Amino acid sequence: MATGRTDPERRENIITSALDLIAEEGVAGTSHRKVAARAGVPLGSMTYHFADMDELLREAFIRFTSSIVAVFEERLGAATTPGQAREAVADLIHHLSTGNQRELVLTHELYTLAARKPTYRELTREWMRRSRRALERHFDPATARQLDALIEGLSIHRALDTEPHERALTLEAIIRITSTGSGPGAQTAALPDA
Amino acid sequence: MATGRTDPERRENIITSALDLIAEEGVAGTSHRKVAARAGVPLGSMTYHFADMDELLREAFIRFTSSIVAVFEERLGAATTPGQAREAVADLIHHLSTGNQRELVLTHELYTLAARKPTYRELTREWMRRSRRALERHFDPATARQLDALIEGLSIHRALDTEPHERALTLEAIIRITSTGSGPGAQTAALPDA
DNA sequence: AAGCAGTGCGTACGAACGTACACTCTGAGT
DNA sequence: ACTCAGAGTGTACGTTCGTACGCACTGCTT
Repeated sequence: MATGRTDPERRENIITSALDLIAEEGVAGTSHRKVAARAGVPLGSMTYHFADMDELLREAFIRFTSSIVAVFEERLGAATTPGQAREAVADLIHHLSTGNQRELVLTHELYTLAARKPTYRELTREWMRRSRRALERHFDPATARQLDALIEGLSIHRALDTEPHERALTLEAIIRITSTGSGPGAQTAALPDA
Repeated sequence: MATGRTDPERRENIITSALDLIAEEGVAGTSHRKVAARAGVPLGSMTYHFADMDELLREAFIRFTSSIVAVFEERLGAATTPGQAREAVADLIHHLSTGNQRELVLTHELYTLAARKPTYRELTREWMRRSRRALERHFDPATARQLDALIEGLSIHRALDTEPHERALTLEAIIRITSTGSGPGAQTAALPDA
């Protein structure tokens, strides 16, 4: 047992390159050969470091979700009042749906995998769980759940829109969903015509 | 100019088979050969009826979005009061996120394509536009926009959850997002600590 | 100095793909 | 009866892919 030629960063480099490639060309356009070329490693390295393509993809998406959750927790952790928390959520939505949209693209790629393969579905659930936990620092569980879904929908739709909505509208939606009204269920009964 | 062998349903059959295959194996797992086999047509038929793979996919997704919008419009069209409209929205969300989840899977596949190719992005925008128009029969444009995003997020998250939330929670979220409060923007200014 | 264990790589194989294209066959026109 | 335009198909080509596997090379042990 001995080595020295082993480059401990090589594996990490491959994962980074894989994630970049997925963002650019999608999972469908990602192959061992392309990742290897981008990472500057020989093709043989791929199967040496990763049992198969799936392991590489999994590791790449694990890294991706971790980084997203980290931002999420950091921004929400910095907020100390409900108002600040709402502002932080608006920031997160606009951060996700503006610019190069790398995060959005990768999210869709992951969801597409999750829709079919249990492994990725579990990964996505864990992501959702951690997001909600971060939101529960400021809101009750039911509200956190609804808010998390709203963040998802607003991010996706804003990214797709030709005229992305303004921050004011985002904030308005956040305020509405976090307004608990007269208690859980009470509003339902109070509806005039339901 | 003459024929008789021409089967006018053949093209439609191919599209149907393609959509089924995409739902089962994803765009990545869809090939001319597999679609042909499923539709019971020779491989040569594929390039005869469709210029290339992309045209087939596009047609398949056009059909898909049309069918979704149709359900959307039908259910919302049947509602006559805001309360009924809210109920209809809850139904739509639960319809989408329960059962075989074929619609969800196809939606993700489409979004993934849309994230990278303008053609599909436009298709998705058109879908969004029509959904909002249907919602605007019952809600003001800003609310319709927010509600549309909420539907998206709730459907996705509900489908992913190990314990999908109850209808009551869905309805609660819908009620919150459609409660316009004291006028647009007013709530923002009235926030205690923002 | 010689051996050796094990890391890391080059290459080649078989499968699957999209697509081009030469062809067959039909039935209307004469 | 014969022709022929064009609808529809079978096949083959070139490319790309994942992965298996034999080999080279390194640096420790003796």
